[in-house]
Amino acid sequence: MPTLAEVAEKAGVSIATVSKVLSNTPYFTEETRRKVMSAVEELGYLPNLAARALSSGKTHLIGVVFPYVYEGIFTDPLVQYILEGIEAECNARGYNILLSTPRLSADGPDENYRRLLQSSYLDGIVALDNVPLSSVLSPALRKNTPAVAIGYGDHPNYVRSDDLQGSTALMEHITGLGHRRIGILTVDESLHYSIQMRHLGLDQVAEEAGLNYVHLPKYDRGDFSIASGMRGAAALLEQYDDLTALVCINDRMALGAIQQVQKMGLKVPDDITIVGYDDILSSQLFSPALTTIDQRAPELGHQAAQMLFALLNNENPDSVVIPTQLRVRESSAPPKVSRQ
Amino acid sequence: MPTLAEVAEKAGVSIATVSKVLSNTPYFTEETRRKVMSAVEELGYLPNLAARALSSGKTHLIGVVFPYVYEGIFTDPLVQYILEGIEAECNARGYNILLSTPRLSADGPDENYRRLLQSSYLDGIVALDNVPLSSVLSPALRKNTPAVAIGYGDHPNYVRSDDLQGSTALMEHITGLGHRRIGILTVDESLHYSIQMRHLGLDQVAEEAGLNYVHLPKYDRGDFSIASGMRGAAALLEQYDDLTALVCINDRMALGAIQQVQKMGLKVPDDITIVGYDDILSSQLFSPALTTIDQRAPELGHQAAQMLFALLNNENPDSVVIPTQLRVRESSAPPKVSRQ
DNA sequence: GTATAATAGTTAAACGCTTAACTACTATTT
DNA sequence: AAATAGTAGTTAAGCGTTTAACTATTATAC
Repeated sequence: MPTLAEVAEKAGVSIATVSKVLSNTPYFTEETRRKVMSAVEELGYLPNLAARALSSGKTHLIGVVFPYVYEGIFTDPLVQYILEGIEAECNARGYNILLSTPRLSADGPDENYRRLLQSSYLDGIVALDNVPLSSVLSPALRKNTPAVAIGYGDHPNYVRSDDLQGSTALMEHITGLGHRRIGILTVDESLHYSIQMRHLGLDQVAEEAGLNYVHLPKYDRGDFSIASGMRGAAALLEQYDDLTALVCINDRMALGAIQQVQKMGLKVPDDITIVGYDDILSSQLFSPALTTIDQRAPELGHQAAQMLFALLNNENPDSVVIPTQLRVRESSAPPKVSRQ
Repeated sequence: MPTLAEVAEKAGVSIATVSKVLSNTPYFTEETRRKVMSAVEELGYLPNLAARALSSGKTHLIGVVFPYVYEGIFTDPLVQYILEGIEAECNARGYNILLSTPRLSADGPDENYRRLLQSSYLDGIVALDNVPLSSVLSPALRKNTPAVAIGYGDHPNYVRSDDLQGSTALMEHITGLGHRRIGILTVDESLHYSIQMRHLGLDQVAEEAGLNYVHLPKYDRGDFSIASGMRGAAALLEQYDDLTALVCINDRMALGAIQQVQKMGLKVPDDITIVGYDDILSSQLFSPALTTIDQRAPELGHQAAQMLFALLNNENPDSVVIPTQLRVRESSAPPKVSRQ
């Protein structure tokens, strides 16, 4: 690979001149610029990024961090859309993405990840930060690497989906339809801040409707999977056969729940209303189409990346909370018999 | 950030000693090793990767390249699963992933990508290489960067899904059920080698069944999307109302086709058989569940990454072709009236 | 006609690491 | 006793950039 030195020799100037011409420093004659550029052209010179990184401290590399807390992280629709949004921004600005998926434990992210952060390899970081277990951003903060959190992690710059507003809208839709015998299918909330927020929304609306959230039938041993949605629906309906609605913490569990209740001979929404959260592709295709919350995940990625570039630009961007959108489809309807 | 020099000073040895102890070079006393390690510990030393890269030429960075040929690349299930497989391998070996999504045009991938390749930033590359338009790997080959292609691109080291075998199995399933009036929903094959292979398989089986593939009703202006599947099914059935089966080049188009024919008052599979290719999540959930081909995409990623690490190890791995699996579900059945 | 400013380019240090080449001492072989 | 091999560590060059500090020339001001 040609180096600056070779270009300089060919152009008959010094190394520094080549470097400066390439970075558009003023005070060079057109003649010199031309000589340099044609030498660059002829040799096909491209800068060695490692050398540039070492010398300038800038790598043009953005770390995109998705903590690996469960299997199949890249099949998580949230992750997909966020990645999509970040990629678009980075590509437009000539930055590359370093994808990191640290394993998390109670004493923090794994060694490989910590090494990466300290390595001076990353100009900035966008991290999904929703796990109370441990933050992937605190090491970055310590090193003063510009970083944006997506989620509820404790970080000055963040982008969040408004889970409280989303779950509130979802639950209001359910209570508004007249449901009072409501089951909740969810996961252990200690795993996820955003799940905690969703629970909070459900709780508040339930209380407003005169229901005691704590005493609502609940299955909270789900793991986001379709299978766990099936298990949860089976468990709940066995114990409480008068439920008229199941509120699920995500779409996959809702789709599992629908399949399960159909298997049990119930019709959705005629016999029972089922709603989810996320608005994944399958939810629109499924029959009945699922009533759910669209959290506009691509926007999360976009805004996070924009915020990061603002930080790199020494600006002072405001954190963002992105509102969600209720998608009412076929899986929700008023209860057959109101038990108001 | 602490450097080798600071560690060396603290440990009372030379920089070289620290470097060598850390890389497990032989010939040091336990005493020296201990002194070095405790200094490293105390200072929290972590190597500067840029410096290491410049000096040694090794970055521990693997480029994962997905050419951006259509919107929503990360929502492509193939991409997701491949990424998942690669990530698992890389993480296990302490390598990081640099995700690159070059824009492709007839005169090759974009400048940003070429710069990346030449930058000495990547120890190796795994690239999705299925686009005849231009190869993302030829620049890598020129620079002698170890690389593995996933797909049919012209590259010595590759991992492929056996599209020929898959499409053959799919078409044999259809003809075996007795279908003869078969419509094809597909995309422009000049865009994708793997699509060409799938067409070839359909062609061969059609001929064996005494059908002339070229004259089979065809809609080839699809773009993989659900919407284009709907359009295609509508167009085809309007012109040929006696079709008993629709073979779709991917699942999303198949799901669109099913929705369209249902909207037209037809039942699947009673009135018409519809099959897809990919086995995405929605295909199992959809009602009727879709008969399709599982190309075992996670395996593609796994094998590709393993092959790359073998190359980095100076081994001489064999290229791999991964067989697919036919998943017979509810959307296919014998034709109502055989027109044999 | 100087002093000052603007223009045009060079020199050389620095970034933090790896590693070949070297020194120095001890143990073993012949 | 000399030669060889093994052990333990150091010195210093080199990787390819960036950039502060410097030199040299030309234009402008007073």
